[in-house]
Amino acid sequence: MSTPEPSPSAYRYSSDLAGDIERRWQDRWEAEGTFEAPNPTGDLAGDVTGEKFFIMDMFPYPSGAGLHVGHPLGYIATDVIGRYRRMQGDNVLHALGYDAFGLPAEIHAVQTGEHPRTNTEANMVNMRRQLRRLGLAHDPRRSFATIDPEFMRWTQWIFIQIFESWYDVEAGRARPISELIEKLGTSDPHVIDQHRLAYIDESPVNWCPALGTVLSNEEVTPEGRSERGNFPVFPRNLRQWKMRITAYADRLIDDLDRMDWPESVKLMQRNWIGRSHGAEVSFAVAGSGSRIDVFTTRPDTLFGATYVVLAPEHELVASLTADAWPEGVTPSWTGGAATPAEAIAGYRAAAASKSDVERQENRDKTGVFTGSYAVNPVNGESIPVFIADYVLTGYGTGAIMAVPGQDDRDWEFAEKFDLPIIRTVQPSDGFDGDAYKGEGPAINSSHGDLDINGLGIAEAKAAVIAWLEQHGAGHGTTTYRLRDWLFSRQRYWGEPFPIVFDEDGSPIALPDSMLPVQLPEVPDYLPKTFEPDDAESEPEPPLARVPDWVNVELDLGDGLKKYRRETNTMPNWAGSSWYELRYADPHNTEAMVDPANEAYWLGPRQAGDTGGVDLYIGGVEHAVLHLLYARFWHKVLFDLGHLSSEEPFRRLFNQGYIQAYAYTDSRGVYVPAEDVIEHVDGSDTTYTYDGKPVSREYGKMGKSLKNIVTPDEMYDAYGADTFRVYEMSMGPLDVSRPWETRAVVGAQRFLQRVWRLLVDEDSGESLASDDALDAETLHVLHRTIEGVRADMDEMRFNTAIAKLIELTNHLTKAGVRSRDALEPLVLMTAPLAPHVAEELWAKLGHAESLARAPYPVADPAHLVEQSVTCVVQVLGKVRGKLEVSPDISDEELQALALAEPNVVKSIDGREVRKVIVRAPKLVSIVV
RNA sequence: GCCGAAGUGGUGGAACGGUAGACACGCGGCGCUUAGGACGCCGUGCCUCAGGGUGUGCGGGUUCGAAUCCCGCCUUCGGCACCA
Repeated sequence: MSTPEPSPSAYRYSSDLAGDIERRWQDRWEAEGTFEAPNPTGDLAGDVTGEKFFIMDMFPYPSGAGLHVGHPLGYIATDVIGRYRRMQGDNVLHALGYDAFGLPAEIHAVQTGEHPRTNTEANMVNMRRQLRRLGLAHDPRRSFATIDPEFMRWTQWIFIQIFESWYDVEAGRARPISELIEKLGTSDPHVIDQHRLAYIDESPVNWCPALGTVLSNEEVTPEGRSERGNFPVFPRNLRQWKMRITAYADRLIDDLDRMDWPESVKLMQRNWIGRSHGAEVSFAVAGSGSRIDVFTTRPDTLFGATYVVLAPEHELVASLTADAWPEGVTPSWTGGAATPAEAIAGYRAAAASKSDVERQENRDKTGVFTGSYAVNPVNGESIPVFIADYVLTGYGTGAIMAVPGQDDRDWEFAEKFDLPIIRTVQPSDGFDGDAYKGEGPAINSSHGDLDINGLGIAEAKAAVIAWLEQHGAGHGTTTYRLRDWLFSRQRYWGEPFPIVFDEDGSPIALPDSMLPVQLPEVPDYLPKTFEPDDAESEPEPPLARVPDWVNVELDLGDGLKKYRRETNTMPNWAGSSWYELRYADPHNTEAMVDPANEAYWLGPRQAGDTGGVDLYIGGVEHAVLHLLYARFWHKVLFDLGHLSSEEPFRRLFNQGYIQAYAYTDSRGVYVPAEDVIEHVDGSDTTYTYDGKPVSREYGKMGKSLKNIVTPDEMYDAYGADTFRVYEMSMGPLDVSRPWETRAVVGAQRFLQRVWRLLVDEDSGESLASDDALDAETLHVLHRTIEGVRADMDEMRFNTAIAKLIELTNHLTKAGVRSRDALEPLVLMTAPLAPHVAEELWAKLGHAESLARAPYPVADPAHLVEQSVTCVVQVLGKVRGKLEVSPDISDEELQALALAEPNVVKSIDGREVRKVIVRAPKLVSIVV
């Protein structure tokens, strides 16, 4: 089809030559251990000079689909930063491991019968190959996978640390459970187990029958479906492992202020934890001794509480259900039932059968009256008690005081059920037909010894809380949206729990000597799944089907006894909740990390510093899942004295995504994006595939969208260096951008120009000269060095590349081949395009790798401008330009500006009213 | 609905409150070539023959001067969503 290439120059920087150079340098780096970082102690101990710099990427999952060009974006960025820091003398720790437990491998195993480990390891081999070809400067000795027995051992060890500890609220930190046993004077598991940070609890959890497992709140979408697979999720009461992350809610929120993280991520975590300050108020139930505790953020509106609502599942509902409807009950309150018991039973049954999805979709207010009344503590009013599903069981106390005057939901309910509405806050511009949630003085809020009328919201809240506390009717409190972390899964492909149960069913941690607990072989990997809408069935873990493994006889210090193993496995978040620690000391067999290595790589730099990884780059999709879990584990380990750092990630940066166009034909079927032809006609652009029009959409890259571009294609067509430069030049790192293969050539042209400056394309010989640089080139060079350094420091790789291109274009145009210019150019290019830079560095006569060659520093003497262009504005419009000396005086510049012919013409004889002079760059004249 | 981020040429994107559009893709022209490619040089926001006018989502404002700061809209994307 194509004519043969007419013998290109032998040393032209083609994709083939780039490939040769890249492979050669990758082999040499590996052979020489160029990027190995020494530790202070242990098997990787070495000379730890220079400042330490620990940079990390988010753990990849070794997917069978392989990589597309979007995946390496963050890896390239961290590599560029790591290389840049290394050239400044830092001891850089950069490595990459694999988060290898996960559902896709399990699904693959179910479909093929192949062990998930086999498939996962094959995927890791392929991914390592694809990433090695990028030339990432990782310390290969520090790579690991979460499925490695030696890694899993420490994951299980950490679980035991969490299991064997409790949260001391007074001390504000976790402590070993032994200290609680001592404090309480009992080791009774029924007492102690309730305090553990990892505990078994029967409570409503997210049950996903289609996946056959329960899920954490974080793994359920706002639509009430599973994040993986989009299946319906039901609330079920089940006995499951949980982690007491709620104990850390305050610290998880407060310590965000001490970290250099994107504000958006901090906000998402704050919202997820959802701290609200308010009060618990106790309502006596009329004619009975019991009380209903409600949580409210607006105790100032207590005088406007006109009814009370309990969640349908609330434990007091049964005792509050009256024997008969009171005389003259409002008909709409009864749900048409003859007795309260019948109404309540009917309502609860209907609520229980609703999935979260249905609850989301139907927001009409529903509810029934219990037949009981509660007494408002501030004014003694009797108000009816309802149950309604708009009150959620897991938040606050599962009961509310309804204040329709100041709450939309209560307003809606009150309208529907003809309940009274009392306004207790006065808006400045009058009431409309709605609840008023704004600021204003309290009204209608006085009774007996409590009068808050006229107070603003904050003062009124304080006054009511004080009154409640004084009268034993409530107290100020704080609640959280965050729930404890559901930690068990009914899956095969995860870490087994290092837990056995004794004959009484109490959980017991296995001793360190029995770790790791390995996964047994199983006849098949199939989790027991159910119809997606089967809310009734019980989950059944695959490990429960291996009785030989489950039932064991062990000596745990008091002789051989029979035990039963825990058959759930950990969620796939476990490994990634602590992996940053293992990079610091990957082979340690005595500890998860040696304290000296942890202190060196993660420890605080000064008082008040949280410590942690110096820079963590990854996608924003983990804003609340992984990043919250990892912070929680890290804090527990800190509390227990295993770590010097309080947080895992001192600085976080979210890179954007590489997106792509996809095309669909008239039937809506995706067509291969690479075969779509673009037609530009004036301002109209249309697209065709196979001669027929197709429509374009913008979004992710995906196999099913037929728009995947792989790194391998880029390596073949351009080489890894070009691919790296292109990805870094596309735009700011934190912004998503569309992939455009045809634009990649620009990066290649840049590298070719650098290459041609230095290498004869026919002989391969160096063309570098020892000529001195002319004044202009010196100036351009040093301005570039200064600008590129500033850009690199701020991770603005796109503008750094633009400046390098400008320098290269200048040298090309001026015919400058002096090594005084070429050496700094090569060094500045090195972090971005390391292979070609190494090759050119060698051609310049250096035997050593440039990995630790000093990054160029600008000489201030050459930054001084010879002359500056001064802009003269008249009424804000540019009317003239002057070439002036940089140190010109304001007076002289003003005189020159006012004399400039075009400026004189623009002033047109009008009176000059004001002249603003910003020497030497600007003069602004007002007439 | 609430919270947050962002809107700049045909495209990706540059611009301490101070020459809007750096750099790159694409496109056009010239050179070198039998030709194409590659390479080099020049041009390229829009309107206009020119001089000039105009231009950063829309409408106001602050300022000598606004893409940038303030107010109000519109659009897109992301998070949360019956959380009391």
